[in-house]
Amino acid sequence: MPRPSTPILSRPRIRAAALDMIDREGLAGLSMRKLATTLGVQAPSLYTHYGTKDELLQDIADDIMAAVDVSDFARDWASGLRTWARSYRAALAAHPNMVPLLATGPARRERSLERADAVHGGLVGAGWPPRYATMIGASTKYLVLGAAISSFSRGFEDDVQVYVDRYPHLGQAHRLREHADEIDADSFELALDAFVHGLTALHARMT
Amino acid sequence: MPRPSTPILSRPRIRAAALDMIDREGLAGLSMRKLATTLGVQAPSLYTHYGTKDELLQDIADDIMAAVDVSDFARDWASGLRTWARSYRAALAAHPNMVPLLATGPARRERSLERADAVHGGLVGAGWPPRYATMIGASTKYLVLGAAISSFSRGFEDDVQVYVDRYPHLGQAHRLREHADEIDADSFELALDAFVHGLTALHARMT
DNA sequence: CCACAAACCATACGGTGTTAGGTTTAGTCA
DNA sequence: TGACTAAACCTAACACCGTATGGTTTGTGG
Repeated sequence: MPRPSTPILSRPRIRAAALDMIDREGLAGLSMRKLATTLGVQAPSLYTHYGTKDELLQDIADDIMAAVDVSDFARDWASGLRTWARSYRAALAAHPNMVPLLATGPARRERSLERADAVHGGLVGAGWPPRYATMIGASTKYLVLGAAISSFSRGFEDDVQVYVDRYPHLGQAHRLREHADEIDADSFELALDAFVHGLTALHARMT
Repeated sequence: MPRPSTPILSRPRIRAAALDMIDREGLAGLSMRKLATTLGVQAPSLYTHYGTKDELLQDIADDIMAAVDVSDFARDWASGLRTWARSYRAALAAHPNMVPLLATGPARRERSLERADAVHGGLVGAGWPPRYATMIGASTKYLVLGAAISSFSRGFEDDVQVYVDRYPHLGQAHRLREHADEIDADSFELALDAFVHGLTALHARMT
């Protein structure tokens, strides 16, 4: 069946199917052959649309990162930082299996630089020295990526019960799993809050 | 050459060679066959000593994490937190290519729980409510992992020059690369400082 | 001294991403 | 309208991967 009347594949359709497969079966669960099969096609056909598996993955990463919101830097730097961090985290949390790739990868140039520029500009515009703006941007990213990757790599504490009496301070650890998402969210908010508070104090000292 | 007089392989020797290969060629650059070749052996022979590639990697991860220092919680919670965070980060920075695995993986039970217990116990002992101790531990880990994985995934801003005039606030970005390590270190210190400061204020408010 | 277990080997299975080259169809331009 | 090109699929195959199987030799404990 070479060259069908109406095309079976398209980049968006491939992306959607791939992301769906990743969400359901994990990053390692995506193979070009399996993906092709779910699309009713043979594996090499995919290479008509994407030159490489990695190119496909980066494109998906771009899609996900599009939800990150840097608009609040127009208000004030602290709001901007909070909104950026939260929407960033939310974007990652929406597709946990993509987090290792999103955290690791170079991120695509165009959009990602646009955002970096907005963050940096917002901070500098609020009176932060450029060097600090850079560091604050980096630090915030650390927090978001760390939070995302930590919650991604959870799911090993199933049998913590065993260690309860050996490690007394972890006695409640077996409850962690049930409330994991909640604790993650709260921890992130605590960290963000403490961080922004610390920065606010520093900002006051500097101006 | 079956069964040599003196064994060629041993778990430590395999680990050392594997880590070396990872350090030099990246995580994806390690294959059982290549590893075997550098050890002067055929690939399946490795399976006499390690049942699985993953088992080998986890063992290497354990080695690396052994350098993390939680002893300063004996002094006070803030010192403990700082020393923990710094030594943790240093351990990851020593083997950047292992970071994705270290950040993602479950970490081995025994040692890792020991450390978690020390952290949690140190914080609770200093008057933090258990719930906060959990969140602070988690947040600190976020910061460390985020910092490690961010600096790992650098090395894409080679051609940022192109965007200089399009994104005015990033005009200095091309200098980022030269000072990348320094900026990373400073950003981490800034974040840790702001975070601990914020926590100290909270701690004062709570007691 | 003999049996057994340990440590190596060669071979092979099922998977991966990807390339090469073929075939049919859709769209373009004379 | 008809020829040509380029796009979108195909089959086959390459070079890798982790690992299972089963064989052979050698050191070691009874």
